[in-house]
Amino acid sequence: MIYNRLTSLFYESHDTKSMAKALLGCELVHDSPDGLTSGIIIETEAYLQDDPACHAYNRYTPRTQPMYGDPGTIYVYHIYGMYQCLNVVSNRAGIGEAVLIRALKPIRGLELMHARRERAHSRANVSRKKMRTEDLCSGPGKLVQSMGISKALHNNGTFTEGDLFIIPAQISGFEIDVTTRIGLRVGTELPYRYIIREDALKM
DNA sequence: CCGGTGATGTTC
DNA sequence: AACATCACCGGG
Repeated sequence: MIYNRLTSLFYESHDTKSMAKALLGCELVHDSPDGLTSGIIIETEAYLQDDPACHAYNRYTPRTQPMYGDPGTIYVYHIYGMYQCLNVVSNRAGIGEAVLIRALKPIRGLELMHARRERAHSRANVSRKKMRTEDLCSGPGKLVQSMGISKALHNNGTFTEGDLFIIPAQISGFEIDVTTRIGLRVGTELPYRYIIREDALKM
């Protein structure tokens, strides 16, 4: 299998909002020692330097440092004690902006995704329930678990090299819904959330 | 709806 | 050395 991963040209040639849109339909791939998993990116959010909801808003700290790196840098952060979220760093080095990957349509390695999610559940002492394939990556914390992504492994790495990368759009011709972002207390009025309209996914 | 959970940043 | 704050998830 040959992968034509997106190169630094892609990450350099979009501003943050256009990158959030351009990533829709692309396929996120993790070629891990346990096996390969992938999914089509169906929901993203943009976080800009002048945006109060952005981790890098008026801050340059150890956590946010990767956001100031080159476009295509991987930013993974811890949230709510038990989850992690995956971001694609955007804009040029020195500007702290990124795109949050919020949901995928699972494509490859479905069994491995199920296994990883079950392992996460038993660790969290959550009762075993039948897990539907379409729910494996239906949130930013869940997709990180299913894909085997972690802060320890990936934070401050890059999508342009290594085992975690993105390949160009696998679907096209879809409509994009734009809404305000989810789960925020500030910046709630900004229309920086992008979702592939659902009918495009029934293939 | 609502609580678990712990890293991170901010303030003292 | 506290304290407050979360770009979430699952159960009810």
